[in-house]
Amino acid sequence: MSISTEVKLIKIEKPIYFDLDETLNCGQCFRFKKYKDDFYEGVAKGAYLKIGVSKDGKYLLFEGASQDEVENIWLNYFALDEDYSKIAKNFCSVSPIMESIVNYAPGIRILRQEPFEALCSFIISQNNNIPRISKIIALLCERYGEKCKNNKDRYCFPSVDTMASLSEKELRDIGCGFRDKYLLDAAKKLKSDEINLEETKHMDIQKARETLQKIKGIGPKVAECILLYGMHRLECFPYDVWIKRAMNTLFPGKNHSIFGEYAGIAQQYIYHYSRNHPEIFEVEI
DNA sequence: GTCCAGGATCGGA
DNA sequence: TCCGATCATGGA
Repeated sequence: MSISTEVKLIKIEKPIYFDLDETLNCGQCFRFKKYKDDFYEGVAKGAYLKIGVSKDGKYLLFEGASQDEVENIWLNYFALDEDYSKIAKNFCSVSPIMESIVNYAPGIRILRQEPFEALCSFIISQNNNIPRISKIIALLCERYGEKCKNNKDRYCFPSVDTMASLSEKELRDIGCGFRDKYLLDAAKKLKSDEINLEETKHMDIQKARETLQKIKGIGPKVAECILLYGMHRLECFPYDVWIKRAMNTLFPGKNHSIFGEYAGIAQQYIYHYSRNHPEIFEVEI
């Protein structure tokens, strides 16, 4: 009698406006890594997942996930329930430049990440680079996260209570530098319910921004990232150095209001395009 | 050795 | 209110 090694795959029809590489490598998340055979692996909401695309490009393949997890976690996480075709086309009508920006990576989607993980991730992101942000978060999870329910070799992002119990030294030891105090301040304010992320998620947007900025280490840009990536407030438009340069260069005299209620999605197209076309910012002499 | 990284904070003008 | 120095850390 042999043990079955058959891998269970769940297939879902892949929308046209969705691409794994573009979505997972556009700077919005830090925990999905390329796995062998062109699959990505990652963890969210307590569950581990390997995800890839069929060779004909027609199907998304969910490996290591139950039907229940796909329906209740992953379709939501990858925002596969949203219709991006209309949104993307509207952006294309803004200007020819915007059309080429969207067409460079039309498969980007804004993920629905967990609020606390997004909050910590973007506190860690300040004055930092993406490979190092990813490394710090990976160590946080390995050392202080619970094991995934469906994979005992992978770890969830730490809970608020666990984060609040850590010492500055423990956080320094995983490389988070001066941000240790910021993470502890955040965990403390959430644990005491001085700030409630579920309430913040549904607040008036300006009130939500102000609430998040009560936490040390969260300024305007980080708050905007938390709202966009962790609370799915798609009108939020984080202004980092790349976006500032891109707006000045490509949309002079304009601001993000030209992109309407889904400006945050436009921001992601622009950010990704700018990172991969730095030559557009070279000064002509 | 210097510079930079999906910034925010602090003190002094 | 605004501006510059400073904050850990590692890779280029």
